[in-house]
Amino acid sequence: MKYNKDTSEKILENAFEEFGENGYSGARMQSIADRAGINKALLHYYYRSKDALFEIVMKKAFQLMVPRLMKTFDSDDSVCDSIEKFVEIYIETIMKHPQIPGFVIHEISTKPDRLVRLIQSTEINFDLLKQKIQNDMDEGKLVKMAPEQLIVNVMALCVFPFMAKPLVTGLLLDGDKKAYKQLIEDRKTEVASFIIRSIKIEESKS
Amino acid sequence: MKYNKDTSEKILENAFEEFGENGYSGARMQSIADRAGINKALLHYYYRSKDALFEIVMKKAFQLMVPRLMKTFDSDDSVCDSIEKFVEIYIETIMKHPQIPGFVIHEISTKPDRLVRLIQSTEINFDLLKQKIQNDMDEGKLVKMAPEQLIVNVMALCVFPFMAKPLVTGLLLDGDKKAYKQLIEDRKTEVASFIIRSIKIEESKS
DNA sequence: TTTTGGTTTAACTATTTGGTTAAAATTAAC
DNA sequence: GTTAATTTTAACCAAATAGTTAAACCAAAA
Repeated sequence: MKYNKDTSEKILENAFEEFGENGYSGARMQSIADRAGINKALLHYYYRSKDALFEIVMKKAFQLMVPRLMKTFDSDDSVCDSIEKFVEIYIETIMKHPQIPGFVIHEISTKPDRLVRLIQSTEINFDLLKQKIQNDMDEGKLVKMAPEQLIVNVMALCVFPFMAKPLVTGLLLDGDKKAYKQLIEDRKTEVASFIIRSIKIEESKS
Repeated sequence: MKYNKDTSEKILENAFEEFGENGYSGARMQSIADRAGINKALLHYYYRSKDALFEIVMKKAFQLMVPRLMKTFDSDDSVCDSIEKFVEIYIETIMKHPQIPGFVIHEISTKPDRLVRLIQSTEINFDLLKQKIQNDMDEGKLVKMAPEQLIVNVMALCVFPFMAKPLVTGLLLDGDKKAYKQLIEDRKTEVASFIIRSIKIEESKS
């Protein structure tokens, strides 16, 4: 079997777009082929089936994100410092690859178990993360709350505005795409500020 | 044309489930018919087409939510008080109808314009909402931030955990569904607390 | 029992979809 | 120009899908 690397990549990129926009069942192999400027037969030559292509695309999407994100919690930084870095990197990454949330959401609906397994196969260790948060709380640096709640809140604040892009743009910003872009750009710092204002216990005066 | 109200409702409920779980393109008319315990021909007799059924179901989903939610911002309450009520009612409503977020997300992907128009046709007035937030900020009750950012944050914190249910359950709670239910139940108060801690400026000592 | 209201059946349709195949065509490398 | 590598074509397939139709059936009401 002979393959061309450029063609292979081009298919993946366009599948990424199609699957991210339409989900697995809504995506069309013909559409992916059209986007990539190839014919459908070549698609099957390279990736065998819709499902196989989807799996590879999903894995690649996560490879874009996880290593950089893990770095932000691997250090001895405080939780607040880690959140600042995490939020900035997360939002930046999704700005570059806005299909990722769509991907995740569609996969949540259709094959949640597969998605959970995929995430678990990455370097993310949620137990360590929870422990780190609990430590900072035990040291009186953070407001007491279930670590899970904090993790959910961070993810919610990072992800949702991307998924809700048309709503945010159409309902809050009069359809102004530049304003949306600015709102997201601002969130790189504003989300972390919002969270830290809520959870950080300032050192008491002694 | 003769219709039975019970049959009509039964179809809607089951369509709600099917569309909420699988999105428009993933949902199957035969599957909806199976769920409702009828045959597919009756489905078309009652609702003509997949698209027509979907529209009616979408509208009904919003009718479940919007009036109660609007009430929380229609009063002279402070923004913080309103957020408390909003979050509680929002989370309660989605706990009763967990398909709604799935619905919204799928519609965002496929027909965002339609969704924006649908929301705009409801009683929600985002300009008034933004104004109310701005007023509380101008009066020094709230931390300065773009009202849009606050609205996005509130929605994110309310909606995301429902959409991410399998991930939250599988990654943070060891697959424990009871723990997930508890986490959501707690959020009725915790989300508002989290937000208010972040935005509320306490009255200074005089 | 008859009539009316509502539902099902069974067979069908046109279209779309993911996938296949071998030969022909095109491009790239030498 | 020749050979190898890659892609396209064109035709096809089976299955699935939303939707259709008229007659038959069943249940409820009179």
